[in-house]
Amino acid sequence: MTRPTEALRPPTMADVAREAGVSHQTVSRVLSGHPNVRATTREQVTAAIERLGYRRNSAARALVTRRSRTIGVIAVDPTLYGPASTLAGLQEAARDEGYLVSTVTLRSGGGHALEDALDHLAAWGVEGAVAITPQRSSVQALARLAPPFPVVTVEGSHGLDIPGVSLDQELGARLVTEHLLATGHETVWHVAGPEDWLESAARTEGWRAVLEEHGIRPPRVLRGDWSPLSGYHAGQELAGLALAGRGAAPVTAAFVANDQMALGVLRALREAGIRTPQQVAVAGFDDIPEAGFFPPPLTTVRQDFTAIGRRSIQLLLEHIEGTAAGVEHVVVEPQLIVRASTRSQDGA
Amino acid sequence: MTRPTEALRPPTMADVAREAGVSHQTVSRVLSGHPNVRATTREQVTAAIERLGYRRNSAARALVTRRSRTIGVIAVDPTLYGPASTLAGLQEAARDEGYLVSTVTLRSGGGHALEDALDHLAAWGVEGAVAITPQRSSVQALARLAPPFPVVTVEGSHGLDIPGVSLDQELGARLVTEHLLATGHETVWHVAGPEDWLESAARTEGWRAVLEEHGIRPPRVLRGDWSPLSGYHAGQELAGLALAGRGAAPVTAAFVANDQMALGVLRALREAGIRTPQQVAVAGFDDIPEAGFFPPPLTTVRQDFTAIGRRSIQLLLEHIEGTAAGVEHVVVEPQLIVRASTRSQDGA
DNA sequence: CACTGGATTGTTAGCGCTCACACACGTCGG
DNA sequence: CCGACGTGTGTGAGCGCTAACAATCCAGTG
Repeated sequence: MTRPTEALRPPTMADVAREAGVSHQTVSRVLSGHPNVRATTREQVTAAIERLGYRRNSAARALVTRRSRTIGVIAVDPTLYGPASTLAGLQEAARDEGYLVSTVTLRSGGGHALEDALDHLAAWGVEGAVAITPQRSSVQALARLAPPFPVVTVEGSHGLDIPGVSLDQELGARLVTEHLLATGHETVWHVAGPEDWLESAARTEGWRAVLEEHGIRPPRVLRGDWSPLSGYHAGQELAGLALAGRGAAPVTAAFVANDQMALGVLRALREAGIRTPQQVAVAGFDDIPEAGFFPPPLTTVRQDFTAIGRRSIQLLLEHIEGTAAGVEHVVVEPQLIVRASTRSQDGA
Repeated sequence: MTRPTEALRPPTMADVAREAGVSHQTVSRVLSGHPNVRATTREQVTAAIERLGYRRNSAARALVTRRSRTIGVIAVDPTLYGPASTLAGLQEAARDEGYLVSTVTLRSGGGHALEDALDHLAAWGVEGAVAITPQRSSVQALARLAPPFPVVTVEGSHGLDIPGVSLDQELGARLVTEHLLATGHETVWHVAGPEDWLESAARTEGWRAVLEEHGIRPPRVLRGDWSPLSGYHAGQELAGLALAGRGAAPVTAAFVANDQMALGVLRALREAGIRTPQQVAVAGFDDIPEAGFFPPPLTTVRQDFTAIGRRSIQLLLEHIEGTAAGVEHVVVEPQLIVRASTRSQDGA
């Protein structure tokens, strides 16, 4: 009684054509907004589409146009606030441009991790990819692998032959360091991120440059792995140095390479009985949502992750469309956010 | 001199067939691991594939098999630690099963946001989707819309006719509340999350149930929006109540519905000169990476987000493959993490 | 030595769509 | 009144693949 295959197969363009009394090609024209279709015909087709609940089959479309309208994203740790926010901005932008975003997380570092990720994306025919892989090794691998589609990096390709978007990390570090010096500190200590991370290197570089410009010999760099725990350890070391009081550089200010580690540093200092900012001022980097509620609220550098995501999509699309003018590096400006952790308060 | 179109078109199955001296069907058989292919033939084909750098065209494959091997994810705010972690676990699991994961973020709440997101995914022919949309309204919309592919919720479909995976939020809240009562507190105050969130409601429910089981009349519920700032405001209110000292319920313990808000509460208490945990004990929920470094380290409930992601993919695949046994609700157990914020310390 | 049956391989027909082209109409200028 | 043109529409081919079927080969069997 009921039509046999109706529920099984979604309606096709031919079905719509039959329903509207036109050819499938006319349906296609209506769907792709071709101008040369009579208004009445267009309406009939639209009505038929509506009636049948028709959707264009993206696989068939991709097959013939050779365009999947899909963009891949490779992210190292999408659990971190930065990558997660970038991802969100990127996804929004891509969607506005009519692209779907497929994400692949990089299984922790292993040698072939990046290659596998690219393979996975390639197997699904993405038209391009954004790599949020801010480690030196990853970017080098990327340059070596030469994937079959354009790739844009986020915080990656400084100086390499790959287009990318990045925050001016060095400027951010400079702003913080200048700020701390301007507050009256003799020198500024630094807790860096992992050596392999480009962001980490750039932040250290900015810090070092400012000190040297002021004729200050940079103290030894402490190093963490972005985690609060590693910051805690670094903080313990700083506390020890601060209390010892001797040695070349007095510990009265520290620029920590990200907010999470700064949280750990703050904790270690507090445990050692050192007050922030009165005895040791602390600044971070990222401006995670929690930063304003740290004890004390943290001076930090705000990154506009959403803008970074948006710009990277923009850049990638230029490369996909072929309108890109060479290998461009977009740089986004950071913003210094001054809070209590570096402000000598009146009270207490 | 060079072959004309070589660089333009990636090699096709026919190219491989020619190169290997077999039919394209044999190539297809090799690729899909069909058993009835002679070993020597298989090797020739494999070699030809290697030589040409051939990859199967996923669009053509999807067209004929009617399977896109793509799964969609709808996430409300992938910037939050929970959703981000779930997403990561989910993505890993899906990849292991040979699926690509495409993400769509829900533009903040708007009426048609969910519908648009589903549309977007449907347009790309996903085989199923996971919805990380823990708001009551979203889940109701989901139930109403009946998308053309199976959908599994994360923290969503309690009691609804949609399969889903969720943490036993109520149990988590119970664990915390019991713990606080066991520590000797007369009652436990509660800072809840947004009313529209199911997780929020479940946590409040668990808290209320335990108090009532102990014959304690639950104090008025304070409410935030998950953000540290909202926690800060709630904390100010709590501090006021604590210092006022009068009123029915003494403020000596608070269960805050997530760690971020707990950070704000801690800050507000500290500013009011109230010590944690000595005067007011505070517990959170989620166990974000920072929680162990809060001032003081925060007692909280750990969620295994990775497991949740994995289980949701598993569940979704069952529905895609059609092997699902009805509308299942998978529940993951939470774990209480006791830290200093609820422990009466000896010193100070 | 013809005959059966499994293993191996080839042939054919689409999947649903877009592209290139062909065709039917006008309308207009010469 | 005829050809050139522009508008709207239909026709045919084919994107690269898999599924169904057909064909072939080579034992082993009676």
